[in-house]
Amino acid sequence: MFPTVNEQMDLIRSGAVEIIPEEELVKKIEKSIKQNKSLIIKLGADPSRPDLHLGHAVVLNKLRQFQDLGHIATLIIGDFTGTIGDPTGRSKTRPQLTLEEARQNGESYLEQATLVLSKERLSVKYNSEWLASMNFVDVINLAAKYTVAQLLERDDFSKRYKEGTPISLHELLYPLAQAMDSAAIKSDVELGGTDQKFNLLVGREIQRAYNLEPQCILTMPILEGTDGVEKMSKSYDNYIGLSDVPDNMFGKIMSIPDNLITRYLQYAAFAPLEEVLYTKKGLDDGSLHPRNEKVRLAKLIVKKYHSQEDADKALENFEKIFKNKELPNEIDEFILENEDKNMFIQDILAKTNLCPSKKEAKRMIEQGGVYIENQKCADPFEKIDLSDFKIFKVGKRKFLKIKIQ
RNA sequence: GGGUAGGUACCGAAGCGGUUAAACGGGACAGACUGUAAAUCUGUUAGGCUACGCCUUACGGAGGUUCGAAUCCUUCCCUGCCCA
Repeated sequence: MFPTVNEQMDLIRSGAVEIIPEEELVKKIEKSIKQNKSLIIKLGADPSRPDLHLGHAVVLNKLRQFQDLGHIATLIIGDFTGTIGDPTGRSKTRPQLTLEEARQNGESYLEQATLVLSKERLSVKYNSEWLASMNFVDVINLAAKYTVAQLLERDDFSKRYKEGTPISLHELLYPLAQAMDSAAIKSDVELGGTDQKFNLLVGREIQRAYNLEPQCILTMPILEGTDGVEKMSKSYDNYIGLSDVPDNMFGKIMSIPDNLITRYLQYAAFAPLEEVLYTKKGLDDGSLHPRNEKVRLAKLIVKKYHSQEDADKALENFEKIFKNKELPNEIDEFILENEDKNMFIQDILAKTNLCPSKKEAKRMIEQGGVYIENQKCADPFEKIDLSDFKIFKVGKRKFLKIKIQ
């Protein structure tokens, strides 16, 4: 039924940063084979940010591997923790959600996650199920199981503490809430990025405190965003969304720095290790060209989340627009209704949302970033006949056919 | 409860009565270049106005002093640190 221990461990280890403790995981797997019982593999999902990107996919893919090995993936949607939000208001990355919103986001999360995960052997739980019913006594009891010193071991807590940046009390409780999830579902393994290591370890402690067998933890690397420096994250706006349209996904991948190619190949495209090493060697000794490798990478990833056809088309469009400076094959149409036929160009740009404001539109024109029917536009106050569709190009990659009716 | 330091644009951070829509850095955007939406270089980075000038908002909130305030005063809110 299950692959052998060694086969399982080989796959599990690949790409993982740490498995803590590895011997314990081996034992769990042995036991699982002997009893013919799947392990429960936990992954926490944060519903405050419903848009998944390639960074999330690193861990999701590892979870998928566990599924393929016959284990059960349990996705915990943090709907309850999402409602607590961040009362200091300092961080916009954690908006306060209602339970309703958190659930909706959870749905959307799930939809995207199943681009990577199999729908078989997938269990989804909302943590409000057990957290919402805890009363103050329960919380106190939970809190009593952990110390301040232990919590301050966490990097960002101790850093903020030393720097004197605020730490709200509830933030300290977050790791405990997350750990409760592990206790509630009796997880055998919890996955997360390396930045989650602390939280994952707290899960072990809390499970132990509730007389449960502690989970093993497995951490995956944090994927850098398109800037090549910061971790991929929506708040840095350096992310490649799993549901980005093919052209965008392709373009964004082409914009990563060259030195990130092999890393993306391994963690975003999940290419086999031999292929990764081969590419790395080729890039290092110059026998492979970075641009070509990036194109290959981009196609692989677009294919994974869309299709081969989309990948081919995306490449075609990319070459057209950026290499040959031509227009893309398909351009969206926009019909302005009941508008003055003598609008200034800057007004048209603002009206169609090609630019956020008229000022911005004016600037864009003055900087030479606006073309109409391949004709550079020099005057923001020019008037133009739009009784038929005309193709607007704004900046590097915004195209729109506009007509006034 | 007492003391003290702060809250500035997307972020970090200057300015401490007027040429300050606010230095500088990052980010973002545009242009040139290119192997790409890489790198590098240059520029732009509140909104509105048939406009190379005018108007409206903006320096935690609300008032006040002044011809004039992000800069001074009052008060409120928020945060750090120290003492209790």
